[in-house]
Amino acid sequence: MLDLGFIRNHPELVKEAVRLKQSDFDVDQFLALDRQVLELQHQVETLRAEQNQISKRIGQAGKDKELRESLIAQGKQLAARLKELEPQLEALTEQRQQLLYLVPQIPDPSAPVGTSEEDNVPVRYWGEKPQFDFPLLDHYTLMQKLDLVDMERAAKIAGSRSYVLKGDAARLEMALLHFALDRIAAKGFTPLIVPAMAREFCFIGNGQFPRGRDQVYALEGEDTFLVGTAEVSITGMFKDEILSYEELPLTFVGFCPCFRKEAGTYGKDTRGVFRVHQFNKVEQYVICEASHEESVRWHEQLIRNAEELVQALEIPYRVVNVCTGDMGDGKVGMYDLECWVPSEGRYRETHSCSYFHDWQARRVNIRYRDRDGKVKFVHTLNNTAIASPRILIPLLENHQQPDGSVRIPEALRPYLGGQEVLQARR
RNA sequence: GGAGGGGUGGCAGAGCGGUCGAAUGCAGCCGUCUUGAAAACGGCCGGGCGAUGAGCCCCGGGGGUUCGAAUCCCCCCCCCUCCGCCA
Repeated sequence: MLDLGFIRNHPELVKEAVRLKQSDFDVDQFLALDRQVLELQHQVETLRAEQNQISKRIGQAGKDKELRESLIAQGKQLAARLKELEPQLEALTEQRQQLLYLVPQIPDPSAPVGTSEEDNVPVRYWGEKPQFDFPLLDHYTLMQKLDLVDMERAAKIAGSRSYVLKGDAARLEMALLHFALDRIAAKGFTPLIVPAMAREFCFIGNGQFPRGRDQVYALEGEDTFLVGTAEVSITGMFKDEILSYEELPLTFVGFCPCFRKEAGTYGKDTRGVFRVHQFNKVEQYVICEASHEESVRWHEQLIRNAEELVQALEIPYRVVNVCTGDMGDGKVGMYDLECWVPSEGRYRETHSCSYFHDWQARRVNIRYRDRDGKVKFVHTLNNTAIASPRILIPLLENHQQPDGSVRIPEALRPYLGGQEVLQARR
């Protein structure tokens, strides 16, 4: 969400953002509505001022019956008039608010301009792609051979895009999550395990609603929904709070199960566990002071943190600077970390690192008092630490060996009781 | 799920339906005094819209009664205590 005043004063900048983000937001229509609201608001406030005056005088009138009655009569008139106008004002204001939620954030000038992920710009590569002198297997085949997954029975209980992780895969996933949580916590981030179900305001807050509502599972008969990322819950944690600059930055590494409908992806990534309805994720989250430099510093830090994890897992990857058309409404800038998937011969997204300036903070009303005592909206950022089972894909494929086993990277072994390879059970 | 109690400014805690955006205490800020600090004293001290003005709005959220609601009524949410259920 952008500041109303900013939109009024810089409509051209907003229009440019709309174009860059490929949004359909109509700035002129919005401003016209805004003028209507202002006009009506002025009328209503004038009436209320009169009403307040009269009420006050009624209170002061004491035993003067005649005066009282004439004032009460006037008050009644004003009340009647207000009863007409107030609902109108309320409706218009609500309409404006709903539109306000759709205004895109202004992307940073450093973000590549583009319309789809084709236009994302690689900024660096790490690791050497493995050369296989044997027929390489894709992750799903590997998992089947090693008896790590049961898709048929998963479908039986939960339908498509479900999975049962089995045997060493179950242990591996726990190990990965634990590993990621530990490593990021060691950097001073506070570990959190947050609710996977959250109220609507949390989703409005992080920007999931209203636009991505169709991707979210609603719980029947309740005002709660299943989160698609811990980001939603963590954003909601600080709703309506005014923090002190002294407690900033707040850095968290949060875990929770994540749920996504994946509506509109039928037929896409159907093999294996790449795109599933439920997964587990450890997420990095930062709340910092409202400074662009500070945001950018943390953005770089978060992506480096993720890179360290992937490096420790010995998976080749690249980082791409996500283009304006692919980054989503709320973001100022975004990196994706993409891991090398040998069976597909391409890099696939496993991590997503974004900064929002105060776009999210405005939506949930998270503020802080700066050194001068001024109240400002905070800046928020987030990045994946580890999302599983997706990370299993590059992990298993890159480390597969000629005999069909999979080497476990050293960094993970302490979490697996020292185990060095995944092998088919005899 | 059942019974009871409660949600007011950073915290604590008042608040007969009118002069309450709200007493008081603590914390915080500024000043006086002091070599300095503490104490004492004086002042300031919630947030939003708006131009640092006028005015308007906010006492968990939403409705209602009333000329007028923090105060009365209804619904919901959350917290606490007890009971039930339960990993």
